[in-house]
Amino acid sequence: MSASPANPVLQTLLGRLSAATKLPREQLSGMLRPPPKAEMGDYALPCHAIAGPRKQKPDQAAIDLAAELALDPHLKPIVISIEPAGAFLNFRLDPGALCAAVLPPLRAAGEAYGGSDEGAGQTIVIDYSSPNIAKPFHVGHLMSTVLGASLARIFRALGHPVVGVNHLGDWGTQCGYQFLAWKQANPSEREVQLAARGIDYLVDLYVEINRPGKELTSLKDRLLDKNVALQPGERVETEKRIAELAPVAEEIERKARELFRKLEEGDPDLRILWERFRTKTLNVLQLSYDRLGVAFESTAGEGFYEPFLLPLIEDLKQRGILFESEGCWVIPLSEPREKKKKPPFIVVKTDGTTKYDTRDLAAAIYRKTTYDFAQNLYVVDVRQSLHFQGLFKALEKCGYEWAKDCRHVSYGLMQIKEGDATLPMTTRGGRMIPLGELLDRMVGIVREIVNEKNPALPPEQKDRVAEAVGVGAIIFWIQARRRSSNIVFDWKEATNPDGDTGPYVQYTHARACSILRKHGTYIPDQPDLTLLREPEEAAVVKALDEFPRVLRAAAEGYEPSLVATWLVSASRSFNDFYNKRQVLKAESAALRDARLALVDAARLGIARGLKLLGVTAPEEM
RNA sequence: GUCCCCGUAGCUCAGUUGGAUAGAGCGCUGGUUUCCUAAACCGGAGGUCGCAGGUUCGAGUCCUGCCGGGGACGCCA
Repeated sequence: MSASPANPVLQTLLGRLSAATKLPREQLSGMLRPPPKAEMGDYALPCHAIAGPRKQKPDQAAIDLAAELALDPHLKPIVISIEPAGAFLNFRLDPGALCAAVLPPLRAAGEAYGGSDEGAGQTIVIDYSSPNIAKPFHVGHLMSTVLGASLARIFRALGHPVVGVNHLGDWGTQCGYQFLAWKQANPSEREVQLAARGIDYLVDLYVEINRPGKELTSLKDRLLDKNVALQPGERVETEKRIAELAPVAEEIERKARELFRKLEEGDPDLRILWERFRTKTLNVLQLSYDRLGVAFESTAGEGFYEPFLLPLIEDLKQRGILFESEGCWVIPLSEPREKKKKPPFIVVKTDGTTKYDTRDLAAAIYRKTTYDFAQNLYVVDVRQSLHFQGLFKALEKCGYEWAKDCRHVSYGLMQIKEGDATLPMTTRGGRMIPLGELLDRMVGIVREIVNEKNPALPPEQKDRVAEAVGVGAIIFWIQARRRSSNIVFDWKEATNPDGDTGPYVQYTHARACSILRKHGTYIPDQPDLTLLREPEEAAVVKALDEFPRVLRAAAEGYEPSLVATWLVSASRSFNDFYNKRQVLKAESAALRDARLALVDAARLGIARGLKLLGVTAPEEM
């Protein structure tokens, strides 16, 4: 998977280096890198590893190797200079040769640039987005949705069959609460409300039924929190309120659990109600998915696996994998001699119902048997890393050798900056911002920028641009840093048109498109690319040439941010070129044609990168 | 208490399997438009890479310890 593709010029260079040093091409390919400063050359080879076998000091090895390579006739047409610099050997490639080697295949590949079929036959299952049923789709689900969708596109670009699964949280005790609230509502009133307000009504019901429980927890927390100094009277009041609430909350919980148990047992009325809520939710979610450009191959949620649970539990019991512990049926995860005790994997709770652990176990097995995946990925935030460790360990204990192919692709938490405050987006406390609200607000801000920057654009096109840039800004922002870091979403920064942002890259793309549009007529298929000799031209070509390697690294590390980082640096190279060199008014028609080909390639490469991240690339903005 | 992640410029972050004098953007500041979109480009100021040891020709990168921030830790999902 790590065979890094290289252009013909680089291939030749690597081949000759391999012949001269007797080192394998792959090793040299890993060693060859851009020097710290562009003035030093295009590529640098550290000679420490080469010096050893030659029984030389690295500095001397660099000098000798330079002299040796200078005589190589194969290198003459493609290399301008080979200079030893201390322990390093710096190569300057012929810019024309480089451009002529890189641009034609890139333009021929077009939309498929950087891709391959190396993943053919290796199916990747990606579990992502996975919101809960009858709850609003909020910002917390955005990270998983955006990252998962990008990974799906990246793996597809490399030829992997991909199954994107939206593992809906549509099963569990929460369903019981939902049913209870519904049953307690006025029968005619609730139908009217559901028809009129849809999912919003379900959310209200859920919040209402949970109110006593929520209040109880927060009061208890307050009593226990050493940081909160309570007045003596306040303490008594709080305890009194807790005494009032406790029985109410317990009664609600008891009933809710009972209803969920009935659902699991197959109660037909509850199944119908469940299906109604589920469909209602999916329809609303689809609006958000459409805006984000996300589509799933499967929406098999937790409820989907219900029929598999009992047989699975029976099977595990028979095979002696399940043990009784504190009234639950569990898969123990600690080794007998281990001192540090890991919590077990709970398959059946004391009340006889299953947990999400049980459903995850069944889902993993289902995915293996149905899709025969090479990799099974879970794009879920970092707080669940222990859960997934447990899940994978449990699969191992069940004897599935493919447990090693399962991976938790975790990411940090997201917070939102509002003025001077930074709001956490945990379920408790922080207000959850509905996704639609976030997107609308961004689009609104961008719409004003469009008005200011490009007032001549027709109104309906302004709307399209605002949608593409506003939504794109959020999607790009999320993916512009490594997964592991906690993200602080800053409205001002994300919409700032200056900076390392989605709008910056989109603007670069629009500029490239603009040149081609102004040129109008066709771009010659085979311009003389050896005319491209300026450093700014070579810089753009080198950036474009890196893309295939970036794509592979992004797939291997499950790290779409590599694509985002690449986009920014490629855009910077292009903008530098744009500012310094004229295309349409180039010194000669032949040079103009060559530069047009360069612009065309840059346009394709940038659009390709943006598309992989789920960001649309408007041709005008 | 145990385990996981993070700590790089005032802020947000890059930094390739260890390689040359640690890089961007924002913000601050100076400049570039008779020229293809100035949502751009070029320059300046700004650093004890959390701290201390260790490994080696070489450490922001690997190891150990400590400090600081975040997260998780059996019947919620």
